[in-house]
Amino acid sequence: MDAFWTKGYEATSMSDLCCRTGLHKGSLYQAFGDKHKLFMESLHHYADVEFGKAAAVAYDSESPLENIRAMVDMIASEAKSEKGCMMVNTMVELAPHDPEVREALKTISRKRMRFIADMIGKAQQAGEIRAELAPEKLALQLMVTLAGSATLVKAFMDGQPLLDNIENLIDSWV
Amino acid sequence: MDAFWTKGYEATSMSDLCCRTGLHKGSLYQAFGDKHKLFMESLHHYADVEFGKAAAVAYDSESPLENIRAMVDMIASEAKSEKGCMMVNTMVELAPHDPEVREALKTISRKRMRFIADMIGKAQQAGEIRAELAPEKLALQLMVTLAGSATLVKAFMDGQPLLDNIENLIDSWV
DNA sequence: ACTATTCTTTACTGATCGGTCATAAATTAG
DNA sequence: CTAATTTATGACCGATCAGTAAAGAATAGT
Repeated sequence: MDAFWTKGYEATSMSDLCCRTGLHKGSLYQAFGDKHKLFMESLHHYADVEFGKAAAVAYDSESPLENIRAMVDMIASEAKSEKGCMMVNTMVELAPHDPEVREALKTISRKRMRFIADMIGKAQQAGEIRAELAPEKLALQLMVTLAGSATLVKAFMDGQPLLDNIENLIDSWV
Repeated sequence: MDAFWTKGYEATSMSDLCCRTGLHKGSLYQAFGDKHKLFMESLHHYADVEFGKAAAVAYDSESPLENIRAMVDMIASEAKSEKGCMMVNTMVELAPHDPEVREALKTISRKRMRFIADMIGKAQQAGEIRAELAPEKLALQLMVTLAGSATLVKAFMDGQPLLDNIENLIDSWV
């Protein structure tokens, strides 16, 4: 998974995957079928792990808003390395030309967005976020900002201004 | 250029480039040296054209804010196709592993960000954007949002909600 | 202990990759 | 019109690609 995450699909060869996994070529093919299936497996694994980590911190505090902040910090700190976010990387590299990948990304992203919108709704009920803002719109705003941050951090921005920008966004909701 | 834009660097073969350009293999190599140099040339060409188009609409109106909206609409409409934005695509695919590309992207992005910040500053002087917001921060916010939009549009979002989101962002500045 | 079966390893395939180079065509010079 | 020089062409190169299949090692069944 790490190889795909770091280098992307096309740039990762089966030899790379053998080195990373320690397994030999035949074993990989016997276990996964082909490169594409192995990639799909990796993508789903990544999504599950990341969603799990995000959900794990999302109930730490009594305050829904604090939970949102914790979750966003978690995601942002994951994505602030040069590896970025594997979902974002895959959207850019494969989604336009690979229907199976696009469907998977759509499903995963919608799930994550529902989760965020739900948390925002709770924060509104708790009076921590202004109630006149639609949770779905704020969730989209957050997803866009996270995706953009994961992109820009790779090329020309320090992580800190991007993190500040995310904080500012959430602050603007209260 | 179009091939790199659509498919990315690794997924575009020299044969593809021959088909697209009509030129034959040897001619391409004689003219550009190698694939990487040809890509750099394409990237700079893309950046020049896009910046030119953005700058062209940036003085259409008397109102700086209207000019910002026009420019953003222009960028967003370019990037709302499945091709996305070539700069964003390149940041994701190549920037982490290719110092030359990263430097080029950094230079181009900073230039664009200075341009946007400058426009925001003018809009503030004209009283169209709240003056207490730092132009550089707003410019970053906009770049992040544009980059995120160009990513998400490829995988799971219709273009319209993303365009609305961008409009909302600018509205929040006034 | 012996056979049957599963898993592991690696040599191999055809295709395609980026890149080169000798030749052919075209252009220019005299 | 011919010779020299530039430009266009595609056959060709070694390397590497994703993927296969046969041989070898380990495990399980009886």
